[in-house]
Amino acid sequence: MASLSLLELRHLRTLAALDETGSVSRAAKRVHLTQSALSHQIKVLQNHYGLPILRRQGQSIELTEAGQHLVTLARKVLEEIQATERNLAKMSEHASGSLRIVLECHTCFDWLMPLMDAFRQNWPEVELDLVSGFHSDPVQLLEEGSADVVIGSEQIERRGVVHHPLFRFEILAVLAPEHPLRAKKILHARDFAGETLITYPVPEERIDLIRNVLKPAGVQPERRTAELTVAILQLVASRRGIAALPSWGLKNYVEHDYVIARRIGSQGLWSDLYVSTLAETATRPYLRDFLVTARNTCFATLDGIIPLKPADQ
Amino acid sequence: MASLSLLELRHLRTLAALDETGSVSRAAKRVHLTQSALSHQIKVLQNHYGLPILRRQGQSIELTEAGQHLVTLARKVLEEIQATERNLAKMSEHASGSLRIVLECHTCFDWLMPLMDAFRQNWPEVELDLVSGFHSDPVQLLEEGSADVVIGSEQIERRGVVHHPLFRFEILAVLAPEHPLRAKKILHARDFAGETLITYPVPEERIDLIRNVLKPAGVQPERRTAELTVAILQLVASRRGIAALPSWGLKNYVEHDYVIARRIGSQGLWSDLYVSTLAETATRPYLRDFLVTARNTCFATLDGIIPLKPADQ
DNA sequence: AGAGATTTATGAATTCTATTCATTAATATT
DNA sequence: AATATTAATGAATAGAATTCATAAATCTCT
Repeated sequence: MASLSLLELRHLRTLAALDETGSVSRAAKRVHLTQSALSHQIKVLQNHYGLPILRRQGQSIELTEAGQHLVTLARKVLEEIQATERNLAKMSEHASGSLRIVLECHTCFDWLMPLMDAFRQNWPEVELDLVSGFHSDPVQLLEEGSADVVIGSEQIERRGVVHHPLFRFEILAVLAPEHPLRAKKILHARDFAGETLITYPVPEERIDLIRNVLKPAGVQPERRTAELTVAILQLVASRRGIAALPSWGLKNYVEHDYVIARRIGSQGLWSDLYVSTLAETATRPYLRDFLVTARNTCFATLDGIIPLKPADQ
Repeated sequence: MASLSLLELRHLRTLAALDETGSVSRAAKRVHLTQSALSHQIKVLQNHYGLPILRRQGQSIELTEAGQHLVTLARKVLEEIQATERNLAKMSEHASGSLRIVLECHTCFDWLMPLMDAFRQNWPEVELDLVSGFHSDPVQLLEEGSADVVIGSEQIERRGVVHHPLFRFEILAVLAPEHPLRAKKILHARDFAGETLITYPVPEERIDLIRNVLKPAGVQPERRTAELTVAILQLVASRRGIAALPSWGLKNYVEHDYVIARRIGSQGLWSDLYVSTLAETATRPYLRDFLVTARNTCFATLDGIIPLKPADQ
């Protein structure tokens, strides 16, 4: 198979990202390159094929017919590659074992469930489990050997433990549509004074809003807890209080005017999500595959999240 | 589609070449890189997947199971890419026109026929033809506009005309199995003295053996001509004389002991094959596709040929 | 309207990495 | 045994992809 083709997988990866994000700069974040790099890549391809691949449509972009062709190719090819890489992974050592997940982030259930289903299909020989209950020191579970991965927002520095960044997300304040604060575009610490805060049943220091915003400002609202995201939203909608939740989980409820969402602070309140494992576990092929598919499904499903660069890249 | 995969198409192209040639150095020639470059590529892949991709088997190599997986992937992916690149090519301008081929090299019929069939399938809108008859100045046909492509062994420097190297091949002397010269491993100019040389019906200066070997040595054997390769071989087998033909066309006949083949001169007599077109024609997408598939099929079908680096690479 | 924020495009500089070069060890050929 | 091939490897190089700096265009919000 002679070349005379300068096409590389890197191009296909950007094409796919371009299609998924609909913008050069968002696509750039997705593939962990600069917007400029992608712009150059596109230019090279367009020159090579003598055809425009994307058209600038006002602020954003639109793929041309040629671009669509390439995206279709990209999808097919990248999927085939992932499939054979999985096969290769299964041929290597440590191809089986257990993946017992501790979920620190309650809202993550939303995307974790379908992910686990997909993973179970691809790795039937791996023992997949969800470790339930609250744990004051989840990383310790790794060290004890009673769990394999922790999904959470903290990078607890402990030797022998590795943190794999997943994405950055925004935490929004959630109010009933009729709430007096609805007039404000942005909520600040003092706005929470006198309100009831509805949270998951976890200690204060695990709640970003309290730890990073309210506590420093000396604001201490009442608290009320609920186990499930829907329960929290129900309480908010029935005007029992305010909640603070990741933006992605709110989309549907906001669109149906069940609740309204507001930014917290002028820059917004952001948090990073990590997958933490023992260094040893990190080398396991099925763990690497889990990470890849986790990123893929999250970027595909969740709106408004920002890719974080994997440590090993 | 996140990365975490360092695999690139370049690797897949190498893998395919490795499988087809069964040796690192031959594969390197095929993809126009050094043996060292491929060795490094392989090393990187092996480290990345933690699996051996090929095993050194004495002098040559053998693909491992992992290697086979990757080769299968490579085949599929590279084919899909070529398909969509063809689609893109058809969307560009100049996607149709004519491809009238002048064949200077008679033996090339062998591989040109199946190639033309394949091409006709892929480019039904291109008028494909074979320009028959002998032409003293084939390149002139290009300039006159009565042909589009010349397949031959000479790089005639003429402005506006481009030569696309295909491959280098060896010309072997062909003898009847009982011929007295059979004892010699290598034939030299003087060995041809007193023999009858059986050739295609073309002028002396078009016959490499005469021009490059016999004439310089002052040897002038008798000549007898035949139109078809089989006819020439038939004459040789029935001891009417000696012929000089490209090695690839001889394989079957030699294996069945119909004739025997001998190297000419200690280094062998080699010739390069070019596809010549007008510079303008060279940019046509269907011409580029023709070149790519020509190289592919030749390398896949013909034994003992050496890849030549395309001018535009 | 105008200021500010965000988007893509582009040329130049830089960094990175794939390839070549030079060499060795191993295997095959004569 | 001598010679020619083949693959592997570390260091040097060349080349190309990416970043940086910037401009032009578009959108948003007072």
